[in-house]
Amino acid sequence: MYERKIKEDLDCGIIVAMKVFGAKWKPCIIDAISRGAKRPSELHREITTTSARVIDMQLSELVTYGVVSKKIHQGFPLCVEYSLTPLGESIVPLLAQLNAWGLKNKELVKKIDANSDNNEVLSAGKIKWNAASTICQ
Amino acid sequence: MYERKIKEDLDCGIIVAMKVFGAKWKPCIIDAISRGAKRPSELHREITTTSARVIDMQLSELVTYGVVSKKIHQGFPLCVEYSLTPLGESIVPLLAQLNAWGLKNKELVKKIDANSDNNEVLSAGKIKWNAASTICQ
DNA sequence: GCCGATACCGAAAAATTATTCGGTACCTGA
DNA sequence: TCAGGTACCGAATAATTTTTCGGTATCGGC
Repeated sequence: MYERKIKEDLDCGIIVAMKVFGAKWKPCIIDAISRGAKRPSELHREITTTSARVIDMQLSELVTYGVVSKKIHQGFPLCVEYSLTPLGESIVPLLAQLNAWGLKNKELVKKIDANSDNNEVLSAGKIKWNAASTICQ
Repeated sequence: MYERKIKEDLDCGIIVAMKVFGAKWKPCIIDAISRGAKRPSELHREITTTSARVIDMQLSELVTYGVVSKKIHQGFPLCVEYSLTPLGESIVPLLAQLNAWGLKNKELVKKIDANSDNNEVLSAGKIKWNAASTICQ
């Protein structure tokens, strides 16, 4: 018999950070806005690797968490603009660092991914009593 | 009719970074190892908010990506030690920053979470033509 | 009233991740 | 050979996130 329901520890900073901007496309959205894309239609055009719906949804979560703010311009044509709040701005440098790390190591990651496609799981965790990883003594 | 299968852009540094250490418990594991927990049993004792199986699995992925290395000490009792590789070490400062950001803003996040529990979704994204967020002009 | 432009949303389905449960393997000493 | 300690794994299931598809709503003209 199962029980339990997630249990997130909101006193762990990393979990908090991930919750706020750790979703699949949120970093991209924050980045795009920080680079000047303001309107939904612009964002949809910039980020083509996912659907408009996804962007809308994650955008509204970002608004909820106060990372971006939304301005509605009455008039014609209907126009909405998003921009980073101070909280959102404070995320940009972190994103830049994550990005830098990823760029530096992407070739490695690609190579590893390619490998595990061929050789099944490669079982990097199993103790193999012959030919193991690094057996001491 | 659906089609498609994920499409990840491994040229985006952020996506690469998230792929390598963005899972729910990987940051905790990396952190725990960096603070000196070496053996699986120690990790299981340190990280109590998830099961041993999860730790084992994510640990072996970390090994696959070369973030941590594994040493098997033959002898009694059976003993295994994990430690961070240089690649793993390079992640620690990033984690520290994410953590710092999260700690700084956790109260805010908690408050927002509490709110959306009460007031349903709060619809932070919907255009409400009366009482909207920030209507210009 | 209907159209095109812009922005948004609901619900179902698919993909992905996280968890649980129930084992297997190795070693040593009783 | 069996128990006790340590480390690991496979397969089912649950939970969560991402995607798709098919609408709705406002505005200003035609």
